[in-house]
This record gives sequence, structure tokens and C-alpha cells, in this order.
Amino acid sequence: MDKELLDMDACSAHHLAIRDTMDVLSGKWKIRLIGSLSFGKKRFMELIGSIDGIAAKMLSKELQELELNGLVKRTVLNTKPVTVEYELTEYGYSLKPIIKEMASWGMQHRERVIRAMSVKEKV
Amino acid sequence: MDKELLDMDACSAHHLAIRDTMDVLSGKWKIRLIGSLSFGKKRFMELIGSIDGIAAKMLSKELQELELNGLVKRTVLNTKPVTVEYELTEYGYSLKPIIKEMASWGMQHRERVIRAMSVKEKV
DNA sequence: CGGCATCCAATTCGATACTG
DNA sequence: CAGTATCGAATTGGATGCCG
Repeated sequence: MDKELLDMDACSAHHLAIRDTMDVLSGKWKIRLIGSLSFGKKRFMELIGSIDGIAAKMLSKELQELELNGLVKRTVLNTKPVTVEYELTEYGYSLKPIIKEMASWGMQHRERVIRAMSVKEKV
Repeated sequence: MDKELLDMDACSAHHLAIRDTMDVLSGKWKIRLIGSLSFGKKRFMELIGSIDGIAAKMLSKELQELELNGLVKRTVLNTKPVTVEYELTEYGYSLKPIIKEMASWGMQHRERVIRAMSVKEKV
């Protein structure tokens, strides 16, 4: 058995898999969006409120992309004025382990991240 | 106990944690870069070869940011011409669970991702 | 080899204004 | 409320040339 070769194969498969995942999650807000929706249904305005800094245009755009990929379901309710609800599909929920690891990492390394960011801002 | 309030706190902490993680991993290539380095040391040209589509300029830039954040260590070897090695620090390795989940998700959903991407390209 | 500098094109992002 | 339209700014990316 050629260990080197096996490693190369593993590396390359790993790599393609990560690329595929990144394709779906590309964009500045998608991961945070999914993180927010992983707590349940939310309306457009609720999402704007819960995701600090996002503009309506970007929210709209990234939601559309997530919907196209089948990760998010959009429901228009018959109210006046219109209400629209967004929620994760089952497919979307399958991303939860990733989101969970990201939240967990962020909590464990919060201090260091913030310190590093504040250094950067001085530049 | 106010369940609603507890949920809100959990949600907001979760959210800040994800935002911190995304701050560190922001940029089109960082996650794939870390994925590639998680298999061990690599030189600049090896990274260009292993990360399909990246330009030298972007590789250089994102490596610098990762180095600034302490996730990657850069070592210049005394060869002629120069050889430079990049490797994850211990802090960088702490991201491995995230990378692992991303690779795992990508492998499980590869077909669906590719199908969705090919539909998009027709537009 | 491992970069940085420059120029330029393409894409992404954000603020504001407006609509049903 | 839930968007779309539009414009300008910022980021990204490629090509080329230069340097130690």
C-alpha cells in the first residue's frame, strides 16, 4: 500500500468536499443567516434585526440564493400588509453541525478573536 | 423562569459567536486554505497547486491575514532560491472540527450541490 | 521560489430612495 | 412589511513586470 498516495487521495477528496460546501455557503451573510434561522422561522424584518449590519438588499439576495439551493423555504402569508416567513428546510438543517462547531469555536476563542480584531483596527 | 428570554439570550450568544468565527474566516479562500494546511506543511507554490483557482495575489493576502490572526505560521528556509513553508499553529488546528464538518457535509451532499450549481449556470 | 507593485476589469457590497 | 432600483464605493481577480 502506498501511504503517500492514499494521503493524496484523501486530501483531494477532502478538498473538493470543502469547495462544494463553500459554494453553497458563499457570500458574506449566508452562514450567519442559517445560524439565525436554525432557531426557527423568522420574518424578513426579524432577520434584519437579528443579523447586525446586513442591508435589505443583501438579505434579499442571499435569501434568494439559499432558496434556490433548497436550504431555505419562503412562505408568503395572506396578511395585510404582506408577511413573509423564512425557515430552514430539512436540507438546510443538515448544515447545523457546521453552524454548531462555528458557534462553539467562537465562544471558546472569543477573547483572542476580539483582541486580534482590535489590533487590526489600529492599522 | 422565562423561556422566551432564555431562548433570546442563547440565540444572541450563538450569534455573536458565529460572527466572531466569521470575522477570522472571512474571505473567499481562508477556509479552503486551512483545509489544505490541515494535512500538513505546504509551500507557497504547493498551496497554489492544491487550491484550484486561487491567484498568487489572493493567496499571499489571505495567508498574511491568517498569520496576523495567529492561525498560520510562516517559515522562511535558508535555501537558494528561497523556500517558504506555511503551517497551522495550534490555534489554527483548533478550527479543525469546523473544517471536518464542512468536508463531511460536502461529501454527503456532493451530488445535490453539483446539480444545483449546474442549474444556476444555465441562467 | 516567493513574493510585491501596478493597472485594469468584474463582481460584491452598501446607502438611499421608491413601490405594492 | 417586504422587497426592488439605482448609484457609487469597496473588494476581488487577472495579467504583467520586477526583485532578492
